[in-house]
Amino acid sequence: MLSIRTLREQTDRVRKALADRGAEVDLDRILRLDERRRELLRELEALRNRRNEASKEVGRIKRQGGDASAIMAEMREVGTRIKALEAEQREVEPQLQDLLLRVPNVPHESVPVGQTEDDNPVVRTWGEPPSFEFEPLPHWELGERLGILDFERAAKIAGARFVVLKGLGSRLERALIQFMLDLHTEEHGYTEVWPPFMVNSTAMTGTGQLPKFEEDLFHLTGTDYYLVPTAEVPVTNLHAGEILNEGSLPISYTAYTPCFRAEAGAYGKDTRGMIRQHQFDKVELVKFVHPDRSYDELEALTRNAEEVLRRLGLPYRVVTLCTGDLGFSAAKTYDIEVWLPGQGRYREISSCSNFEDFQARRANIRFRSKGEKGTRLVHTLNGSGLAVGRTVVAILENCQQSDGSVVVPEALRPYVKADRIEATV
RNA sequence: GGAGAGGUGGCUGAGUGGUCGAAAGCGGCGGUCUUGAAAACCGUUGGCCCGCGAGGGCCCGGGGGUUCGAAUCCCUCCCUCUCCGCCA
Repeated sequence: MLSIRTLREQTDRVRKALADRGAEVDLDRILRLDERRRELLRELEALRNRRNEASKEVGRIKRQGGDASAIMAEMREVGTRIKALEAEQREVEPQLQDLLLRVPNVPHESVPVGQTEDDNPVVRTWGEPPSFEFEPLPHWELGERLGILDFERAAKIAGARFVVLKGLGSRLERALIQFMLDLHTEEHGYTEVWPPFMVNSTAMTGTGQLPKFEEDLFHLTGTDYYLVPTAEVPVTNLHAGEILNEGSLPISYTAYTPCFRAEAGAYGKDTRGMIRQHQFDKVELVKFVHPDRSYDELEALTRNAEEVLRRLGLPYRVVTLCTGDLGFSAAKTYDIEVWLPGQGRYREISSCSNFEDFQARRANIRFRSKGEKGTRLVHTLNGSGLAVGRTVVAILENCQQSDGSVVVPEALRPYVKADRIEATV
């Protein structure tokens, strides 16, 4: 959420940001509501001030055994007026709040203006796409032939956009989770967290999934629980409502969770294979940082995510999301895209974002500096480190051999306890 | 699911209709003393909103109500703890 002050005082800047994003927001309605809200507040506070003074007077008179009925009668009227104003306030404030919660973040000045993913500039490329002396297979064919991926049975028990992993496929998934968590905790300084996989609507609002993107979530009927679409939600909200010590920053967490996404509006996209599933595993990186440091931290966090691909020897590139492709809450995002031979192109495997104070304002996450009065909002960041299912896809497709087997990347062998995945039939 | 107890500042905890944004202790910060530290002593120490400012308002789990006036009374929701039941 942007502060109403920013909307009020930097209206043109916000208007441009919204236009660059291609976002539809009725800024003028927000500003009118804000104006009304402040009018109400001014009048209310003046009346309350009168009432407070009068109440003190009543107390004084009564203690002296006097008659305060005249003041009390007058205050009865003031009370009625206050109630009427409060009623209007109860009307205006939630409206304003709801509208504010639906305004996207302002992109950082370094974010290129553009409309679609085709406008995302490539920042860097690492590794060489492997050349094959045969036609490389897509992962779903490889996986089914190897007996480690089973889409048909997954459809039987759950439906489309699910997969069953078997044997070394299942172990590969588990090994990757372990490998990623070990790397980030032992070498990158993150603290491991294992959060709930369901959260309430307050948490979903804190990170920006609600109120605007309810249709993307799985909501448990009759409850206020939602399945987490990413560990970003439970982990960022860990410090909701807290005032942190500046000395404790940056706070860096890594968390494994399954992620659940309704994938509404993705009909017909990536229907084959395990690129776009209703349930997938992800290891997430989350940081709470000092505002002056957040862009340095974004670079570091992105490098931490990239390191996973480097260790696995998987070719990738990093792109900067342009304004039109940027997510709702983010001020700046780098996508890490891994090379997929089965598709002959790079596909997103991690998204690393700086939200600046957008989430911190929603979730009320602040810090206090020693010797300074008052509090400031922290900046929050997060990134996938990495999406596990897509990493499995990348390994299968990049490490496939002419005989249909898959060579396990060396760094992963201690975890998989195998050098190679072969058909066992 | 049933019965009970309770939610007050960073923490513990007093406060049952007015002088309470709130005692006291702990913790934090600053100082005196000390080579330094500890102890002792002194001082200080919440957040949010409106306003250029002076200043004003709000916040005692959330929301609503009663009252001239609510941390205190009433309603409602949430959460925590204890016991019982159930359960991996």
